Order: sequence, then structure tokens, then C-alpha cells
Amino acid sequence: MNNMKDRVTIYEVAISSGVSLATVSRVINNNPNVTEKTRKKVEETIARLGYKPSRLAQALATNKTTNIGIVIPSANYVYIANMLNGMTDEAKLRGYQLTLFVTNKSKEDALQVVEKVITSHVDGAIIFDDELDNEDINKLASYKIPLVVINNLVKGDKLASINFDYEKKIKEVIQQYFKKGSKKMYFLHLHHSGRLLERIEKSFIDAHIKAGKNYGVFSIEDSYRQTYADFMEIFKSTKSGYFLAYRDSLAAAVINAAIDSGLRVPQDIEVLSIIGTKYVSIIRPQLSSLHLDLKEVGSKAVMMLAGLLTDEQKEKNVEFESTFVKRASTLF
Amino acid sequence: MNNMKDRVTIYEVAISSGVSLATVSRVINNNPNVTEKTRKKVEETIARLGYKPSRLAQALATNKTTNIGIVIPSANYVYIANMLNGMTDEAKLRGYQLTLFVTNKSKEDALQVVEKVITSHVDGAIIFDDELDNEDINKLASYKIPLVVINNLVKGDKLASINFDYEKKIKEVIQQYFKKGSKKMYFLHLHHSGRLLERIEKSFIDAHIKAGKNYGVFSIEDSYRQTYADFMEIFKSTKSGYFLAYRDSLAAAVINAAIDSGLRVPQDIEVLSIIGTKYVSIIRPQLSSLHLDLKEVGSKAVMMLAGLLTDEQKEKNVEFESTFVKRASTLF
DNA sequence: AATTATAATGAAAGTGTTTTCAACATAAGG
DNA sequence: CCTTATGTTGAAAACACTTTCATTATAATT
Repeated sequence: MNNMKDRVTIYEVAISSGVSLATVSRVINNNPNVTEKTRKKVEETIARLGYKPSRLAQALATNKTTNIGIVIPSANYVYIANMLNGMTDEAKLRGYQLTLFVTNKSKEDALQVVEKVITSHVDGAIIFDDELDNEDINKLASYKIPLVVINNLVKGDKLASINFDYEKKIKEVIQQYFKKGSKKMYFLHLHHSGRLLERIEKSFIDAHIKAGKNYGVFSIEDSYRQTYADFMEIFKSTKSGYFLAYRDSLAAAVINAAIDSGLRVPQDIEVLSIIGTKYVSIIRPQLSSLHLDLKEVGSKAVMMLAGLLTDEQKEKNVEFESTFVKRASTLF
Repeated sequence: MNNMKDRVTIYEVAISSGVSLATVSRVINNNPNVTEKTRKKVEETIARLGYKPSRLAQALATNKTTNIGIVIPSANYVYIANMLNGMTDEAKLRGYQLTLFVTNKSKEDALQVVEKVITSHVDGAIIFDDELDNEDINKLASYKIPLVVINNLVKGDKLASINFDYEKKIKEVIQQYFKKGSKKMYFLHLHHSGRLLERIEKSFIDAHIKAGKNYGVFSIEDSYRQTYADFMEIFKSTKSGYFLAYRDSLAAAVINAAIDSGLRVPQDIEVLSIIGTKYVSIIRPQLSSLHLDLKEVGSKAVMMLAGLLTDEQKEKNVEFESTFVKRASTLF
């Protein structure tokens, strides 16, 4: 209680060291136009008083907050956590803070988020969220907020983008499979899927149509438990198939249901997890998946945004290549 | 490009509606002391100009940012993602933004984080990080930053705390096991463990000493891959045991290694995951674990902090009770 | 030593709000 | 119709900084 600090301001530092506000400001910002002597003096009183500049006031004066907004559907997914991890690391390196904006996969929330991002005075934002559409994103852009947009095929000149090659890669995987495998393929369509997954699904369907092959689609909830239950039902009649699931947990639901139904993986049932996280090798049989270093994506996104903010380097469009990793849940 | 908006300020709104700044401010803040007529007028020009108040300026003027800082070791853990999920939901409900501060389990970073939290002008902070010690946390408190501290037995009058009952529960689980089970128990000690885990370990050891039982400790890396490899080695000689692992992924490493070594789970090898996430039921055999609704912890933390910020309700100390859930990886 | 160039400093305005306090207008009461 | 109470408004200070521009001090040049 006795050592409760009232925030000391630049003004007090100035008084106490017998210089002007401007000089203290220069010292804080490492402006070279300060004699070593005054710098020492000021630094000494800064230390003595325990002065810490207010980021708020600095932000207001400079129009820079060193805050970047991260727009995501939820903090709860492993792959998003991986990305966040890369972002926090890179942001720390560059002196940025991350502010979270989650849309909860709701269009209504997404609109709110857009407003919040605008009023929050972030220096820029990274968007990894399907819920924001062209209009939303261009609205942000129109407020001159530098943007890095991940996996959201949005048009706009002012923004940088990162895209995954999932659509192409899925097509390749399917075409490869046609050469050796014979099972009917099923796509697991999520009820609330988002546009990325829709594009992947389209890619899946296209590949089948092109090859004149038959395919199936199961529409499921984004829940391990529910999907497991669904597939326990499905496997009463369906005894063979190749299933493409968006997430590890959903792929695992299919695998576990298959095994619990007395089916063999991968002999009877093959499963591919599209977004492979570290759980691919924990689940048994280990999950074949498309692998992408999400952490790297996260740090890359921050790097690109930092580039936009400093006018240094402006990479506009980066494509991340995923690699198909065959593990035990598929034959090939 | 043509519709690029320069930020419109309260000043322009005032001019354009022929009132003073003060009145516009009142309208923005729903101050009742404004005639319906002027309110209408001002609201109309706000809409017409697309004015959005600057949170920055508001924050400077009111000394409230509606930002709360979240201090975590990393965004990459599933259980932390769960907590974040609860936090973001509750924060959105109450109009707060979350700013992330990660310590990377490094003391050096932790000190930096303390500085950043102070200068960031968050309204308050939630700390779920072992790396911050008494001194760090009290430093934050001394800057009058309201704090909710999770699982960090820190002393201090000004802060609210949330604690898990892991230590007690582990003791109970062990004592129960002594009644029916006969395997030697091993604790998986993490190299960089943090104080919570240390306390759990102490609890584990105490329970054994008290009962006069023999126990073992394995020191491992916090890595599935490495732990799996370690246990493939260990299971060459050790053919039986009850293993307590901090995380699902580590517990899974033990299970998978056991199975791949030809041992039976739970007949030969029993495994308990201390922090059970959703993966407990995905991994086979399903993991017995201590269950706690981390999402609820997250939202509770935000609720408590909001209480501190508004002086409404001040719950000071909340203990979350975990429940032991027996699944297939243990016999009892 | 005088002159010029250069470096260090401070005064003051600017950043976009809120808030206090005084002034003014309106409504109520006599 | 005047007085008082109440409700609305605006002027100006405050929030904690940065930055420009003018001024002063110092160093370099002749």
C-alpha cells in the first residue's frame, strides 16, 4: 500500500531534471540531438522516478499504437493456436502487441468486430476468418488499416494476402489416389463450414467429376463427439470408404468409430485429415494429412504486416505449400 | 481508392451539426442531459460523416482503455486455448478487448512483459503464468493494475485469484489407488516445469511418503516425440507402472510407447493425464484425467476482473474443483 | 575575435477525447 | 409576470505525449 505508484508523467521528469518536455521526449525516443550530459541527467531521473512513457499518449501523438489486431473465428482451435504462437513470437521480436478479435463464426459478431478494429486504432490487422467478406475487408481497408488476409480470396489493392494451396493439393491427392486406390471417397462437409472449406470441397468434387468418378458427401457437426456418434451409425451400413476430414479431431472421430465398428483402418476405411496439427502422430493409427507449418504462417503474417507498416518490404501475396504426408490412416 | 476515409473527428461532427464538442461527446456517451432534438441532429451527422470516436483519445481522457492484458506462457497449448476461448467470449460480452502478453517460459521475457503490461495501459490483467513471481506480480499491483492471478500462489492484498485443486485431487486419486491398485507410481517431471507442476509433484511425493510407498520420477522434455522415444527406451526394462503426466500429449506418448512395446494399457501400464483437454477421449485407450472446464475458468477470470474494475462485486478467491474422470487408461 | 555553420534546447501547438463549471434557456411556482 | 428550480449547452482545461520551429549555445572557420 505504501509503495503504490501514481503514474509519473513526462512533465515531472522534465521539472525534476531541469529540462523541457521536448528534451525528455528526445531522450525517450533515442533522438540523437541530445548532449551526452543532458541525456545522462534525464536518464538518471527517469530511473529515479521510475518513469514509464504512456503508450496511450504516445499513440495519440504519433498515430501509432504498436498494436496489431488479430481477427479469428475462435481462439479454441489447435491450428489457430499454432498460428497465434507464430504471431506472438514475431510480434514480440518487432515490438508489437496483439489484440484479439473473435467473430465466433457469426456474421453479426463479424460486423461488430469490423467496427471494433476500426475504433481500436490498431496499426494494422491480420485476418484469418472466413466470416469477413469482401465488403467487410474493404471497409477496413478504406479506413487505411493495413491488412494481411489469410485464406480469404478477397479482392483489393491495399492488402497483402497469404494463401494455402489446399485446393490444389487436395486435387493432387485425389488424382494420385485414383491411380492406385479404389475406395469411394467421401467429403465431410461441415454445417458451418466457411469459404475455405467450401473451396476445398469444390476442389474435391471437381476432381471427381473430371475423372468421372462417383463420390459422397456427409454433412457433419464440427464436434468430435457428434461426428463419432454419426459415424458409428454410418458404419453400420457403410463398410468401406476414403474420408476427407477438415480437422484432426474429426478425422479421429471417423477412425475411432471405424475401429469400434470392427472395421480396419486403413484396409477398409481410409481417412485423411486436411489440416494436420501435432495430433496427427498422437492418434492411432497415425493420420495422413496435409502438413503446413502454421506457426510459420503466423510469423510470416506478422512479418508481412510489419512490412506494410514500415514501407520496407511489401510482399503482396504469399502462397504456402502444404505437403501431403502419408501416415498410417491411408494406404497410399 | 476514391472512398478512402480520413478519420473524422469529434470536432468536425460538432462543427457540422452546429453544436459544441461537449454536446457531441454527450451524445456519444448516452449522457441523458441532451434534448431529443439536438441528439437527433448530432446522431444524424454522426451517421452522415461516418464518425467513430477514437478509443485512443477516449482512453487518454478517461484513463480507461477497455483493454485487458492476458499473460500466458504461450498461445500454443490446448488448455490455454480453451481458457482464451472463455476469456474472449466473456470479454466480448462486457466490451473488453484482450491483449496478449506471452512470456515464452523465459524469466527474461517475463520481466519485459511486466514492463509492457505497465506501459500498455490495460485496465487490468489476468495472469496465468508461472514465470511471474511474487515480485513481478506485486510490481504490477503497485502500478494499481487490477489483477486476477490464476494458479500462482502469490501474496498480495490487491489481487483476486483463481486456483485449481489439482494438488488436493492428485493426493486423493493416489490414496484411492493405494486401496485397490498395486502398481508403482511414477511422476513425469518436466524439465521446465513451473511452480504449479512442482506443487503437484510435491503433492504426489507427499502422498507416497505419508503412505510409506515407493515411487519413481522420470524427468522428461515437454514434447510428445521426445517423450515417446524416451518411453520406448524405458519400456524395454520397465514392464509395469502407473504414470502421471501433466498433459494429454505426454500421457499419449506414454500410452503409445507402451502399446508399441507390446504392453497392455491399462493392465500393465496405467496412465493419468493431469490436465485433461478434449483429446482425452480421442486418444485410445481414452485417457483418465482430472477434468476442469478451462473455458469456464477463462470466463470466470474475466468476470472477476470486470468486478474489480467496476467495484461491483469483488470475489477475491475462487477455487475450481477438478473431477477425476476414470476412462480406459487406468484400472480404477 | 568575428563570423558562420551546426548542434542542442525549449515554447507552443497538436493529437481526439472527456469533464467541470459557468452560462444560458426553459419550465414550474407563486 | 417575476422568481426560482431544473435542464441544456458551451468554453476551456485536462489527459500525456510528439513535433515543428524558433532560439540559444557551441563548435568550426577565417
